[in-house]
Amino acid sequence: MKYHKIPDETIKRMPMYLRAFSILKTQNQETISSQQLAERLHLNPPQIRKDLSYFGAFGTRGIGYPVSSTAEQIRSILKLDVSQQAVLVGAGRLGTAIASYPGFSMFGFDIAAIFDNDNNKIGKTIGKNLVENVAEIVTLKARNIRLAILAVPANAAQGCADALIDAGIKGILNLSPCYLNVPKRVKVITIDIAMELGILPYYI
Amino acid sequence: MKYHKIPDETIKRMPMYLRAFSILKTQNQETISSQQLAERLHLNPPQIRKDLSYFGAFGTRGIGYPVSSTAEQIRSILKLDVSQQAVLVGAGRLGTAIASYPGFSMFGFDIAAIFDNDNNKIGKTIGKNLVENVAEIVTLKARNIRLAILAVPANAAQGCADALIDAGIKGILNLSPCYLNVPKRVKVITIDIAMELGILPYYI
DNA sequence: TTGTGGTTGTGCTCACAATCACAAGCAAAC
DNA sequence: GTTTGCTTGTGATTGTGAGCACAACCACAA
Repeated sequence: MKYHKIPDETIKRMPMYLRAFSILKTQNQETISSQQLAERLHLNPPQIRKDLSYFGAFGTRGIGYPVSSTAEQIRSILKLDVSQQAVLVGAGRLGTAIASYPGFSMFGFDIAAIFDNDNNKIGKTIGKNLVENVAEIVTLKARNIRLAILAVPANAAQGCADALIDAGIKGILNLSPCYLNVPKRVKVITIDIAMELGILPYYI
Repeated sequence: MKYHKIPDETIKRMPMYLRAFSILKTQNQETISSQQLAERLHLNPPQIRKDLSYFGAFGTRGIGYPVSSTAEQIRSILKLDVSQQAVLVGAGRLGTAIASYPGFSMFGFDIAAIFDNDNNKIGKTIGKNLVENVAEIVTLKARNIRLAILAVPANAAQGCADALIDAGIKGILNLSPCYLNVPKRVKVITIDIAMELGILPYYI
């Protein structure tokens, strides 16, 4: 399995595996077979084995995968072994909901700063962060933060993205319903809730 | 192109086309070529043509696609030509953010009811809806609502899903980080924000 | 030391989606 | 009426990922 390009679809499944292994660890289970794991995640056992084997041989034949060390391996592959700092732009309802989302901590994410353009919000505290003026985004350069979560209206998204990229941001989770024009080196993932909901009626 | 199964990936792109055509309509543009549309959406022209042609011939050779009527066609394909009523379960921060999300109206969605299990929230008003007790989900049967948005903690998600399905819900947009066990006839779409964010560090 | 049950790792095959290339066809100009 | 330019619709090709079957292998027991 050496010298193989790793499929994007495999990468997409890795956080799912990480979460499963993390939960198993808290339950003090020491090993798990691809069969058992597949039942939990509703996948096929060979797919799980193939996914994991792209990164090397983690398991033991006849036994399964060691929970604790495999979790650490995946964490390291996804670069989640060090705490990842992220900034949030947009302190509206969606932004504040995101900021207080408990699920991030499992992956080691930490909201390190929050920005907004509304004077009524600037200066207020959300969680442990003070809401700063979007004009201050430029100060991120010095702080070496590489991830941003964008929760602003669609018409403001591109402008914020430009400022973030200029300030050294390398990855953006975009929650606005729009395409962001960014340089190739910047990775954008867009989640468009309305669009996802839009396909449901077709299937029912 | 008759008698072809329509790819899931095509369906996923249809709401994107619908939004684009809707915006073009407000800008009073009468026709658009696959080339122009591809530039807007950052897709390839042949892909757009093939996607649309699965549902019949909408365009005019030499001219392009008529904005207004194509929008209506797509709306009808996705069953968004009639207002789709949906219920929201979970009136926490994420739930309230979703309830007031402006993007739903473009697709004709309407939040028709909101449920929560927290006595502090039950009875309060969010937007035009009164927050009801989750125990009342059973009353949905009489209201003929088929869509639900699930914004509750992971450990409560399966229980709520069971109640919703029992009350006649056919499609669920699940925002909890967990797999939902549902009958085959029910369509579930899960959005896991933390998991999406989890793949970003790998790419940067 | 050898045998056995069980599980991983992976080459191969199949299915599906993206892309290409071109024929078909419409509109407008002359 | 005919020609020209442009754009669609689609069969054929290529690329990518999922699934399967089996060889390789480990741990443990006898």
